[in-house]
Amino acid sequence: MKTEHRSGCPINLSLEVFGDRWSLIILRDMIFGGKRHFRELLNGSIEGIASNILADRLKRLMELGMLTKADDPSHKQKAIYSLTEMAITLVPIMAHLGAWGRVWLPVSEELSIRAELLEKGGPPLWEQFMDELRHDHLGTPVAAAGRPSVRATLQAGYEAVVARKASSAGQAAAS
Amino acid sequence: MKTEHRSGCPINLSLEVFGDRWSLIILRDMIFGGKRHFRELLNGSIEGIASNILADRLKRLMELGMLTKADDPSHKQKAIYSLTEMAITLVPIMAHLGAWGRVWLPVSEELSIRAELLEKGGPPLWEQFMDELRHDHLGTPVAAAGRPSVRATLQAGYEAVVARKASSAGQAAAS
DNA sequence: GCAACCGATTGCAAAACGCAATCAGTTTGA
DNA sequence: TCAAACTGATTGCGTTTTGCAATCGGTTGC
Repeated sequence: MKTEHRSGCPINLSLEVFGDRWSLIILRDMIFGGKRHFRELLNGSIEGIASNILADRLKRLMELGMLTKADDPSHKQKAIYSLTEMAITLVPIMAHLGAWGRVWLPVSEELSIRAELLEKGGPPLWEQFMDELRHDHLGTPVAAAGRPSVRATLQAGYEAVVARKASSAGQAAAS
Repeated sequence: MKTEHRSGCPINLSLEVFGDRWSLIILRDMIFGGKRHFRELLNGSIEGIASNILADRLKRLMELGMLTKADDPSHKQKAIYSLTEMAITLVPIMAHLGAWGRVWLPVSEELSIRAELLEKGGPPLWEQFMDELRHDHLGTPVAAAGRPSVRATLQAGYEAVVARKASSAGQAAAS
């Protein structure tokens, strides 16, 4: 574990945790994509991470206290990666980052719909989502009280965009 | 200019902008430290950036639209770097990043007092600070209406911590 | 049994990084 | 006037990180 820091500045220390090209991508896929296994992360992310980089980052994120690893009871070889509270509290930062990117960068519609919904939901939605993550990753009991899960809402929004795009593409092809 | 992106995901695109060890540090020093010149950034940051890396990142941040460069009228050789609106709107992200780091990482008191004040001030303080930055970097007229500047508040907070630390260190030495 | 899948590991080339020295032009101060 | 200090960089060079492809031993489903 690296214990030497460039400085005690909070922003610098945060950068030392996820100031690289892949760590936050992995956390994004775990948080918003529900990925828990090595292969899911390897094949599931659009950006195409290499397996050695993924293994290195998972190890590093565990050393930093952002992830934990456990055996999957259903498969002797499978490992389940879980978010810690430290990682779950990144949700507001992810939301802001997504909102900023939507304004200033050439985002694609399909991939930014989740960021848009997260932005519109605001802090109350983030809190509910973090509770759902705590339930899934930490085993915390959650009082979701009949509300539709944020995960389902985000997923439905994504599928709506994809369906609309497919529809308009079909129209374009038919004309 | 790099025009090839790994994906159109807002978080990924944001990472492509400042997902490295130095870009955000430079922006931090410009935003919170008021650094505008090459040498200020080179010698002023605690982390100690190398001059070739600094030159490369300044160039890159300009290409990305985060910074602009202008001649300093007072010195034929001096260049003044300015934040664009794109960079100024990073303030809320910086605030969240600092707040997260204060909770989870081994921050030092002197260097995190600004993050703490920013966190306590909340979005209204961030907005005022962004207005001050717009005034300084974009020439926008600002209606600060007698309020003390956020920059002054942050600076005063920092000096108070340093003074208190020096005092207790003196007491320790005298005992 | 055997193909597909599991979480990695290894080898290797390319790119990025970090450091120190250096550059030419500008300003400062004695 | 003239040297020293300072301006924003640039170059060379060795180390580290990255990205890609192939591979590993073990497990599971059929």
